[in-house]
Amino acid sequence: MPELPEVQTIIDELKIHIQGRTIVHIEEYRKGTIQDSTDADFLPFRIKEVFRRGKYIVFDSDSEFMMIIHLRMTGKLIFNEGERKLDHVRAEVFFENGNSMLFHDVRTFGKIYLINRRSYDQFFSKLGLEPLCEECNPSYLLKIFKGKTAPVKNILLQQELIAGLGNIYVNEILFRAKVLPTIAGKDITKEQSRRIVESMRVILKSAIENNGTTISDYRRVDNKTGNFQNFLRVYQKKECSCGADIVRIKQAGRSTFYCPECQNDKKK
DNA sequence: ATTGCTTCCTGAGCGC
DNA sequence: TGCGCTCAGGAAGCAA
Repeated sequence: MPELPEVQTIIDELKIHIQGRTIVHIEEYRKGTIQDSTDADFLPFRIKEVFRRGKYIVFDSDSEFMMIIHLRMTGKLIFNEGERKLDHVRAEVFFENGNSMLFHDVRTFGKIYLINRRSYDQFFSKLGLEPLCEECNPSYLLKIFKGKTAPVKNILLQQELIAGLGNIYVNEILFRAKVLPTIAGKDITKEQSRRIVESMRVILKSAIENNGTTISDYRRVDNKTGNFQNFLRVYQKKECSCGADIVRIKQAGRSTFYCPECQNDKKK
């Protein structure tokens, strides 16, 4: 499941393949994969730049159009298919040099959006701060936690507040910050929110350096795996390094893992 | 306004 | 071998 570090890794590798390429045709193999809100033919589409916003991959062109991809749970981008034809290819983007990029997605939640540049701001209007930006600091967190009865974990997962965190990294961030995921937002202290920000930055940067976390579905471009799974401390773990059993619960429909010893301020 | 549940989807893993 | 069940979860939509 690609979160910010995985999407960033994919973008860095994408650049090698699409630098200077022009899209001449897009084929949709599964209805609903492509959401086209443009009012004209956007082809040919010369790719000028690729960048990340939250978990979205944005392809900018030198025309009035943009292409945006969200991989959701199981989306992958593949340039070299290899010998055997793949199942679950939902769309294919063809370039002027005869090459193509496959959009592969088993669970079909992923989408390719085609938009006019003038609706860019509107497209991302509900997206929160980038977690690695200057403004995403302890006082911003205190502001979004204020008055909330929802648990801190659920708040950190809300893309309209902070854009890019998913289940794996929120679990890991709260472990490193020594904060219980079940604490209500309103009860998070200044000190705890300082630790959450520090952990968020350290963990995301380290995960990017390690090309993301490959647990089950996430793959880099061309199916390569990431390495950050080797550094996970609580996600899908049974025992903490302190010796305590990791507790597993469900929050907002997703698995939460935490260490009841290390993440409990009141103990010790 | 906030919160929490349901939905979309399919393959993997498990018990029998 | 195969059936039925549960689980994985990002984000939209909806109900309370």
